[in-house]
Amino acid sequence: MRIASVIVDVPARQTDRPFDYLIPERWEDLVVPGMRVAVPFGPRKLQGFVIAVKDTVDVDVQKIKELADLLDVTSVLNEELLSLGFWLTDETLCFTISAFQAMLPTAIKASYKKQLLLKGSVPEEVQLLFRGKETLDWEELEKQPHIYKSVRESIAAGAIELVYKIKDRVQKKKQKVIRPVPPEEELEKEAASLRNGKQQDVLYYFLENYRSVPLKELKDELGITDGPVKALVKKGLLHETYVEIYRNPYDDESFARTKPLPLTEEQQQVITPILSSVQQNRHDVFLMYGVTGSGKTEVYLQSIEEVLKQGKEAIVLVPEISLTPQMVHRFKGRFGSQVAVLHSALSVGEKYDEWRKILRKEVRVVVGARSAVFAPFENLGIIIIDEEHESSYKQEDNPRYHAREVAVWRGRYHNCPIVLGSATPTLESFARAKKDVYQLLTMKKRMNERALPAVDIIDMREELREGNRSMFSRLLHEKILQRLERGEQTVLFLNRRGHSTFVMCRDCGYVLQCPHCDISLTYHRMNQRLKCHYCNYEEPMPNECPACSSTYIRFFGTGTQKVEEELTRLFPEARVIRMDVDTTSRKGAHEKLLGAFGEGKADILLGTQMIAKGLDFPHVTLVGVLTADTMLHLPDFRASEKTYQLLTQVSGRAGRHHLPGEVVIQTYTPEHYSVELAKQQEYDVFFEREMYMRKNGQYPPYYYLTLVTVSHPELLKAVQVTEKIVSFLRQHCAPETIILGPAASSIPRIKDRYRYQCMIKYKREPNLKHVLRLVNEHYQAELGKDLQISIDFNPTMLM
DNA sequence: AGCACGCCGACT
DNA sequence: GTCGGCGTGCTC
Repeated sequence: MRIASVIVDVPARQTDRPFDYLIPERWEDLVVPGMRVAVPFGPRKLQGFVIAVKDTVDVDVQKIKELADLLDVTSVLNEELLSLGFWLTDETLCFTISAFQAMLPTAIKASYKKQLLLKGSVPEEVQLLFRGKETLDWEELEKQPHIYKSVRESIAAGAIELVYKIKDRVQKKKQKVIRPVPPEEELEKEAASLRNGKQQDVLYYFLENYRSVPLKELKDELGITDGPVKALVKKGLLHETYVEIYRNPYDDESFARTKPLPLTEEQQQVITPILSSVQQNRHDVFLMYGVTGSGKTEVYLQSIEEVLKQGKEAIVLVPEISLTPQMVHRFKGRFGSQVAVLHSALSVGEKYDEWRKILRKEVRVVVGARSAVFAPFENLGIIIIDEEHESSYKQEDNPRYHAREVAVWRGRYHNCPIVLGSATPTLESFARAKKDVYQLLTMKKRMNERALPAVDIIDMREELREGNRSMFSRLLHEKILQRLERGEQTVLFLNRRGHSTFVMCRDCGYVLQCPHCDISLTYHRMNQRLKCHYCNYEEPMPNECPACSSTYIRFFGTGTQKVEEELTRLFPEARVIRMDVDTTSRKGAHEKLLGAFGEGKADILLGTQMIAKGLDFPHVTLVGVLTADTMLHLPDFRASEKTYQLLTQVSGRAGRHHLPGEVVIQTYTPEHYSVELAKQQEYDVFFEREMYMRKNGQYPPYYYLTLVTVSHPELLKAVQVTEKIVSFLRQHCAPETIILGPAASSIPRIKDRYRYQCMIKYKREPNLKHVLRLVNEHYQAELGKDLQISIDFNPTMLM
């Protein structure tokens, strides 16, 4: 008797454990760990993952049911990924099923469908519902609630069966192919016996190309419809089958192949230890600290080349790949069709196909965003994380993992190096490098000895004092004019974080807020409505203040739209491209806008965060930062670090080619060290300075943080539970550990649930995970589903 | 998460 | 008496 231990697709505390199923004899040799199966679970049928195959059961054998179906031919989670999944579960306190699903493409996630199957005689009204068919979707029945009862009776009587269908979200893409059936001589005879016509054309085509041909190709080639082909299939002369094909988001042909470039002395010094680590199968973690334009990518490329030479595979993580088509170009250019790309802008189906290429070992390099760190390679030779400091490497919902930590785990498993690259490393990583936990590799020189752009910092308070109320300083205004005259391009960067386009009454100061979340509503010009970013609540923009009936109610905040208006007012002749959530939500919009700018179809590119990275346009000679310090004042201990990173990165966009670049940074706090040091590009000084602040504030990297957020529809309950958790933690943590709270979360209410939090700061707390797991289980049992406890280790957002 | 089971109030 | 409200507990 063989038993499969299965994790079922129910993300809930009570079902977060394996369930045993009997493997029917006919499948005994087929079921392997990591395979998806369909299992009966209570009255339902669900998807599940086999985690082990064994001979004994822990529960009463009477209770054991059989597997209902096998959903894969081979396993989708190999041994490594299974144990990585368990590690993730443990590390982030998520459900095992959530960890498994995070490692796989969404296409593979099951969608469930309930269907009624007609088996016997039923009342006429029910019969009618089936409209002569054998099956009926459950949703159809729900539209007719009055028949519900008699359907239930029919189910009880066995005249109707209730079946649960499990489907993948996306089907494999199939293509119809046609092949000739008889041998060539016979086919020739058949062709000759036909009278002249389309069918004869088809057969002659196959005589010339005696092989399988996609139907589409056949139709295009001969200029026919499928009529004649179908007729020949019917006669038995041709055979039609379906073969699986890949959606191909990138046309590999279009990438001109590149050769390795000669390395500079610095690059050579940096790559040597990486190559020896690759050759000797050592698990080293390298922090490659290289200023913008120092040629990090070429080092990545040549390291990967060595990895491929060793017969191994490589993963490259990039922050948000759709923003850097240039990056895809460089990898596809060097390694051609050996590269799979896992783009966030790809459709679910396209991602699925790229992932299957990896599974089938048809590619050996993956370039992708965060989740690409789970690429199912079995012989990994290196993992590279570009722009290591990017916050998008941390997943913000369960499992709350950081791609860096996963990469290190996999590196240890495969005995291969990890390379973290950045011009502005996180303090955590740089501190680890200084303590020799990571190996520091430094590149200080820009390629071709290009000078850093000249940076001007403008004090906007000064501007205001001197009567300039515009959002453009006089210097920036003047420099934009210059560029327009010279036909050069400008990039304007609006740091929108911390700003929101909220609506306020200018008479009484009333701010419109979401009725379900304690947060201001955001004005959307598109449809003249107010929207909540957290729960999608919407209402029309009022004409008068709900509090004092004044008509002087306006939206505030500097959105990109508002800047665009001012730009067109100040520079009516300038052609402006605006990039923000509104203009880039459509698929491919990013590439289109950037492409247009690159071709010189606009003079000014205006955008938020999303334009800060990876842009490389030769004609950009001016970069303007409209508001450098908006996020400096957010309640976030990383505010200075983020400001420094952002300013450095934005400045790096100017003058990357022959033309010299200039940068204008507008700010209300020019004296702040993160602004000043970004101007001078003094990372080391910034690091020391910021480390000092962190030490004083008892923040990372001196302390670890864990954030526990409790939410409940009743304010009092939320506070009480948080209070209890705090005192429980105080009892079970080391005396040096600091436990803050209960405090209202920075957004105290979302979707009618009150949120309270508790922050744990600690240096060493080996038991913390266990203690928090107890907390979670205890309160879940006590208060049920009204209560939610979310635990975030090393949170990046303190909200 | 679903879904059944079960125990109470408002109706033909 | 019964229909249906949702609190409770289980799913191999």
